Amino acid sequence: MAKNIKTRAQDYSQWYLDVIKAAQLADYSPVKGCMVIRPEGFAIWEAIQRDLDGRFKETGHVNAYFPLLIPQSFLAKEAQHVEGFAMECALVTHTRLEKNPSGEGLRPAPDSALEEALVIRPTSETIIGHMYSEWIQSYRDLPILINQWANVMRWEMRTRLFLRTTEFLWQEGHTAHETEAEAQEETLRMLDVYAAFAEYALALPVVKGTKTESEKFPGAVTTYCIEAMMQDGKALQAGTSHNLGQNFSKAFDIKFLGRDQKQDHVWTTSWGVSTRLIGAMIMAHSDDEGLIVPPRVAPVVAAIVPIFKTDEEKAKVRSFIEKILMQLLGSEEAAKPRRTGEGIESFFFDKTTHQKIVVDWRDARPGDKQYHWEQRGVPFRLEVGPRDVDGNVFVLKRRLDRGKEIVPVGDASSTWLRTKLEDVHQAMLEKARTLRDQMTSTASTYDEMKKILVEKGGFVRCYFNPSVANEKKIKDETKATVRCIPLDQSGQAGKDIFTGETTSTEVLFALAY
RNA sequence: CAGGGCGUAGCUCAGUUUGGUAGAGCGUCUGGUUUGGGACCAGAAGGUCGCAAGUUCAAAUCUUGUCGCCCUGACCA
Repeated sequence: MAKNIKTRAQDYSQWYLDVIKAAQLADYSPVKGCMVIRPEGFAIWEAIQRDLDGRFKETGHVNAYFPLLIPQSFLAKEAQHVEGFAMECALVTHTRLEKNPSGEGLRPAPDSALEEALVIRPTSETIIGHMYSEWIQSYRDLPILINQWANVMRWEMRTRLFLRTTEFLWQEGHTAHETEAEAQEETLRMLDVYAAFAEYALALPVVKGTKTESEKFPGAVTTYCIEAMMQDGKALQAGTSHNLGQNFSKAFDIKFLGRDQKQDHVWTTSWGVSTRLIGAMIMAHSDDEGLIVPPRVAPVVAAIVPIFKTDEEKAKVRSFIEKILMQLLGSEEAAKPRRTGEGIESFFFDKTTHQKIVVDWRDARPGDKQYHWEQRGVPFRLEVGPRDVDGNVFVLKRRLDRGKEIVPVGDASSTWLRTKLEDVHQAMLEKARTLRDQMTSTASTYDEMKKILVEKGGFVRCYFNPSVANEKKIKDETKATVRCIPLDQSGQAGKDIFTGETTSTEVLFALAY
């Protein structure tokens, strides 16, 4: 058993932090609430970016970049928006430091105070809205379909690695359309992109739905979301897509001349996912031994661990491994190992995804190496020792179920490994689906729901006609919130769990991250 | 912001109740034996006990102040 990781049963929260630490995904920064994303973690983010970015471009979007700093006054232009974000904005107020009169340390130079403070973006609707108002004149300029990969800052009271940090990385898509219907179509299209991506890349099944009035994005007409279920029975919002209506176009005066020769405000959307996805991935899949990375975003798909005692054995094992590499990678790639640290050789298994196979030649004991790659969640380990060379086989160890099998060396090929990775992906998706389904209950009374929330957790599906007041009462009593109104509705009527009145709206309640 | 915990070697922590030479394990370095799931033996290096003030012959330990971090909650992607 892993000696540096608490078990999920012992302390789920500590387990989560231990897994991140053991896999070296992230570290705390000297600034409270901020996170250093280490190479192992960032490589996963890059894989997420690569896949998603392709999907954005596939659906006609282009990337651009808008600045970090936003005039403070911009935030105030949309009433709901300022309400939602004012409490967590970091401000830039000076442009220069100078020596303290006391001689010790520095202070903001008083004469460098900005006339208007600048907000470090918590999200970019305002500045992008401002630019769109300059760029859009006519229906011929529409739609505008822009995405940006950026960092944002929200001064949250309490932070948690990947799930909620003061600064985080994300992508935010911002589109402007001629008609309400087009904007709605775009909002749903991107929700679908997110849901498909979550399943395809992260093996994360999600529930698509809309947010209630009290949970929606400040400034949105409708917020759609994908909700995922974690192993401890808590829900996690994994992505959002907002139909912003004309709220921002009116606030920022984004007008165009329509086909009817009349001025009208554009219809906008925005949508985003963040590094929180890495948190979702960890909590959905990993086990008490550490991280488990879904194959399609795994920076390293297989680690080869040589086993030898003497120099002769090492030479023998090495040439055998070279043979395996030739079969897995082709002769060209197998001939150019890259050094990635003390004694670790790396090769591209897939040049388009930058996924690697590594050979761990470090001067360490085999057991240490096994734990090393296991805790980093690498899908497969290939163990190659003198006995295997003699038998013309190698030992394949699966991270997901920690099982192993003896593989005849002739079987190894690029296709063979791809199939293996695909199997793991399917198994992970299936496992996560089973968990989600098993953690989804239905309740017909409030008492029943409370019982489920306390004893089992997970999603509770029930009839409920959302209202800000009643949601608050339920939250105060149970800590549970309406995660979403699933798009998938039965259409039948039932008794509202809270008021007893008849309603046809079914919702999912859950405790959430 | 409230509640709880913590700050001592690179890391994890003991020592603080009852003041008296700065400790352990892990890691690191040296040598040797080892190596198919976290090795063993021998030796060595390594600390302004978060910071500041106070009490005292004497402070990691007591007092006051202060800074910071983690966990739980309110707030939120």
